[in-house]
Parts: sequence; C-alpha cells; structure tokens
Amino acid sequence: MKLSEKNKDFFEMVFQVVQLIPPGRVTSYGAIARYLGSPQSSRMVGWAMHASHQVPGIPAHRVVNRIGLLTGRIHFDPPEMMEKRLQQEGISVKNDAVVDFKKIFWDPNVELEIK
DNA sequence: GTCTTGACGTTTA
DNA sequence: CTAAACGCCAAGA
Repeated sequence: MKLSEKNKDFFEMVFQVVQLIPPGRVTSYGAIARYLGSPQSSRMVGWAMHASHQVPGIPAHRVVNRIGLLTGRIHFDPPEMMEKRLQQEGISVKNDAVVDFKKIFWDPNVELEIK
C-alpha cells in the first residue's frame, strides 16, 4: 500500500459524496463525516472541501453547516458565487442561510440507505 | 520540531 | 435558554 493513496482516502470519500448530492439539495459537514464513520470529525470534511478547490466537479456550494449557514462561502473565489449557485438550483438563500434547509437537506446515510 | 488555526458538531456548565 | 469547552485530524507558520 502506498502512503500517498492512504492519505487521499478520506478526501476522496468526501468528494464522492458531495458529487452524489442531487440538484436542489444540500447536506451538512457532519452528515458526511458521519457517513465516513467519523461523526465527530466534521472538521476534516471542511478541510476536504478546502482541498476540493483543486478538484473540478465538486459542488461545495451544496455543502453547508448543520444549521444551513453558508459558513464556507468566504472561501469561494467570489464569495457571492455560493449563494448565487444555490439560488440557481432553486435553493433560496436568506442572510447567508439556506431557506427550508430542513426540507432540502440531503443525508447520505438516509438517501443512500446505509444499513 | 512544536504551536495555532480551521468550510464543524456534540456535550457540558 | 445561552455560553463555553472538548473532540477530531490536518496544514500552515
């Protein structure tokens, strides 16, 4: 086993889940972290998202914190792109927060029917 | 090499 | 109810 591959394992897992998020839906870092088997390592998901900047096809704008707040929008090239992109998919954003977040919340553990 | 910060979340006071 | 601390792991300084 190569050390390089081992290091990417967690990040790639996050990327895969994020790409699986259907349009008009959002998920939280904690949900992904829990899906990976580390419910308390939600911060790592955020780091993975940061790394996603170098990987095209990663809709990081669909990933928000547990309250639906666009905490990571500042990290986007134009910070406005995140909420703009969400609205483009039919998601309403108010005050940097997703409207009806609970309704459009996409949980990989549920949608993917794990166990 | 150590220390601090960080796209979070849960638990405890 | 709100406020603060802890846990998790990685990367930057």
